[in-house]
Amino acid sequence: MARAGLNPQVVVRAAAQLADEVGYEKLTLAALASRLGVALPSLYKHVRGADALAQKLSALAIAELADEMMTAAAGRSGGDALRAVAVAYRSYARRHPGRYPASQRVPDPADPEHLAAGERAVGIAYAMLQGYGIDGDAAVDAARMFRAAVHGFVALEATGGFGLPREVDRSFAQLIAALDVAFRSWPSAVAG
Amino acid sequence: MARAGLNPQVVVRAAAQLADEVGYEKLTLAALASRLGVALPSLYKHVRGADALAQKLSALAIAELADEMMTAAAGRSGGDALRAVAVAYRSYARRHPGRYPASQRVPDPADPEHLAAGERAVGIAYAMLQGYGIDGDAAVDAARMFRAAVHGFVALEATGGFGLPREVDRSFAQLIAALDVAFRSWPSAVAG
DNA sequence: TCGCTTAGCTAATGCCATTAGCCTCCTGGC
DNA sequence: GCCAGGAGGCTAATGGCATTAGCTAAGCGA
Repeated sequence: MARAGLNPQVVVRAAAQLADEVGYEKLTLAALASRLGVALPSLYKHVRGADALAQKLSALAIAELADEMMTAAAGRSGGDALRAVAVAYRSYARRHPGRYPASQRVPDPADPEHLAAGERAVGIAYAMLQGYGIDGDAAVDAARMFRAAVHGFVALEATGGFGLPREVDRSFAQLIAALDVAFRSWPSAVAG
Repeated sequence: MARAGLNPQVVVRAAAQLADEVGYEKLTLAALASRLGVALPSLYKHVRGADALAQKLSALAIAELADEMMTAAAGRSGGDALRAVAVAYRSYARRHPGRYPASQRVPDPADPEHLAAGERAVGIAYAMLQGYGIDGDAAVDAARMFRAAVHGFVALEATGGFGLPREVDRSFAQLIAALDVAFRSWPSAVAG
């Protein structure tokens, strides 16, 4: 009965890796325990249960995603920043097909780090929009547009909602270009 | 042991209603059987299993959604059509919080009606874009942009990813306006 | 060194999906 | 009008997963 040396962090990281391998919906405590070489109930010494694990995984993923978005945005503004952040977002979703869906879970209000990571991601969008001269209420709308378009795209791509893979890159580039057009004329769009 | 009078259509319709009530992820054969007043295994006389039920539910939902989009688009073009179709799409997703996620499942290639319904929905988008003078490869990209933005928005809205409900209507109107701007200048966006 | 906390374990429970096999109702052909 | 068979119910059994309870041993600290 040698100790396996687990702790909450190790468990969550293993869950993230396993989710990326088998898919978020197939991430199961049983599979995770098997991967870690322990019996299933042993996991309860480190996480409260399946739901709590999903919550912690969400916090991990959104923090990673925010970090990569921030790195992409660094030193860029306007259309450059838009493109870099959007590409980084999609790249994360593609490299981490299990973590990404996890990140979309609504943050646990009782987890300050989770909330902070979420706000960090939103903050990057606001900063990016600032470069287009968009702020205040308009920035709320524009940030939601950005999130919706990019999340929608990667979600549809992940579920195979699109056709040939080759063309998807071009479509994403067009989406970025279209967002750029929309953001550059955002104030006039308000009148529409 | 009076016959319950079930058939595949009745079962799928009941599943749709139940999904809207309890949520797609909580739609379970056990709950459905209970709702229909039969024992769980009895459902297997009408559907092959949980996965097949999800598939049939997806076909039902995408057909309904396509119908509502088509009705909204009828007699409209350009920005009017865009707005009407987008509003109809979101309206369907909000009125049918269980059916809508089901509709996002990738169609069963062996189900011609399912495929047809999916293509009908995409066709509406193409027709709408025709009103902007967008066709060919550009229409593929623009249709994906439309789908991504609208799906992303309603998905984030459904999971509570946004803040106060009041402001969400305004954000959606802005999203439609932004799409209108993007589509009106789509050819120039290609260069970007 | 001794004791206590803690990280493992096994056992038991309950829910769900699925399959097998039975029984009865209804219908259709004679 | 009957009876044969298909179809639509059922119960029972199996297996996977999550969760809880309670036991045991490892390792740390006094």
